[in-house]
Amino acid sequence: MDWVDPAVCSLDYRLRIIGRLPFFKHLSADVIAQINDLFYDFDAAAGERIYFEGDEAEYFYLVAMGKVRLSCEAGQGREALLDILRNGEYFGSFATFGGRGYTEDAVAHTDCCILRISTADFERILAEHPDVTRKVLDTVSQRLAKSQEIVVQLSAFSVERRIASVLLRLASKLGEARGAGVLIQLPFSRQDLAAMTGSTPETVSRVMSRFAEEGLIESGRKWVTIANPEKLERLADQGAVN
Amino acid sequence: MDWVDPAVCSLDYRLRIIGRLPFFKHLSADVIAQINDLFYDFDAAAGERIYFEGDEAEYFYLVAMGKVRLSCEAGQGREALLDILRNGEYFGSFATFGGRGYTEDAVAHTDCCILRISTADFERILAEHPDVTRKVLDTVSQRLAKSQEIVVQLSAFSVERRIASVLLRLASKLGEARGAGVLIQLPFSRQDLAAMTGSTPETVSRVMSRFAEEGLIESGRKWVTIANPEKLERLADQGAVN
DNA sequence: CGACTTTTTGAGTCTAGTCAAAACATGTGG
DNA sequence: CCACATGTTTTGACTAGACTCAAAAAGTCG
Repeated sequence: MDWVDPAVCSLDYRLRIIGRLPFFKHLSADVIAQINDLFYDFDAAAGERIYFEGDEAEYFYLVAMGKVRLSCEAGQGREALLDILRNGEYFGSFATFGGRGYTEDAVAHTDCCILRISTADFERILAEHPDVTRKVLDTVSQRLAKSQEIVVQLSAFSVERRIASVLLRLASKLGEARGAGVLIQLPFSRQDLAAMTGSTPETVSRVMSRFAEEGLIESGRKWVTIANPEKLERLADQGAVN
Repeated sequence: MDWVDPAVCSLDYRLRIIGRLPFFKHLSADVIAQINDLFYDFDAAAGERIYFEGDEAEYFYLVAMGKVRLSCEAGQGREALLDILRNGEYFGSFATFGGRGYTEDAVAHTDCCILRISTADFERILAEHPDVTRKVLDTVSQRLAKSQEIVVQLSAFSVERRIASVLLRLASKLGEARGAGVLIQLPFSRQDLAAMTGSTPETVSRVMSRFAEEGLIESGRKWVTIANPEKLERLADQGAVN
């Protein structure tokens, strides 16, 4: 595949990506190099499936380049979009650790370059480096905390508040400062935002138009800028701009 | 406090509860005994607060006797009920591992006897026993998987399906076989069920009356029997009994 | 410039929430 | 043991927020 710059998955780049993982970054360069040897890289075109929910969890993955969607089929044509991972983030089911198959679908959201390590090799690393296990535990715990936060929002917030929260979450994760505001520039359709908030594209569009009228955001086809983060934050936290 | 049978937190009972934890049960009796020395027990009357969301996470807890509610304040008088733990279950923030404070409120749901270990001591155990760390990772991963499942349900299921799912979840966790069905016998108000499903007591009542009419369940003040688990399961999975 | 996709807008409907009252339990003290 | 006070559950009527379906508008790309 020639759409990925070959430099992207160069040894150097791989070492950098792997060495920056929160649970590896304390390791020495040569240990990182050993670990690197256990990773294989492959490309995935936008829309390509990496694995399905329920498949036996054979690999642990690492996004080297591009964006990966984690989602769940929810029946009746509905999909819940759990997260969109970028560059340097990892996936492939920590659920492995719980013993069962993958707990979500993973799909390349853009053209991607992905690193992968077998569950067995990863287990071996954990067994040899207790400190790594300890740090993996931290990151999984953090994900659990985030997931619970989303549970709370979905069970008690209005669509408006949920959309405000998602925009803020995306901004803090993927945003670039732009004057007073924050720009989120990504292939995010209204459809995607709907699947992240448990809503519909039409409702997302309406709510975002309202936000735009109130000067909270500006938005276009595949981008959003949060013009007034403070106000939006108040809306997300209290359900009113007051 | 005299409402708890003193035998309950006897040394013997403590050792049994601690020794049955998924991440300790492989340890030898004398290691368990050492660990036991690090736990302190205390009683909590129904309704008593164990900790608040955001408090600095100083302890890891273990339910010896009784039931503990984990919930989050969601603003505007709403509460999200994350889980009700029983006998042998643990809480007190794995979020510790992520570094921050408790991520939810913990309240005694019935009169309880609770064991507690300081975060520092628990960390010491993890440092000394890598195999324990590994197993804790498993259990946290499993919780993450469950939490994600709930996210999916909240974002894409109707109230009816959510209530069906919660009843089944409670049944598999707390139910006792009763003829063809399963009896859930607990101080669960409609209010609680509403807080677990992101709904309201009135709606829960209406939906459950409908379930009862259709012969799926029978229910009374503080109990529910699932008369027809298969049908209820179909409803939860596909959104229709058909 | 067209063909296509995504977004917006509009109208109508329905699910689930709100508010209020009645029915039902449960526990207490006379 | 009954009457009453309290709390929970059910029912009813009404409302509103969000969904559905449909069409128009606005970008995007070859």
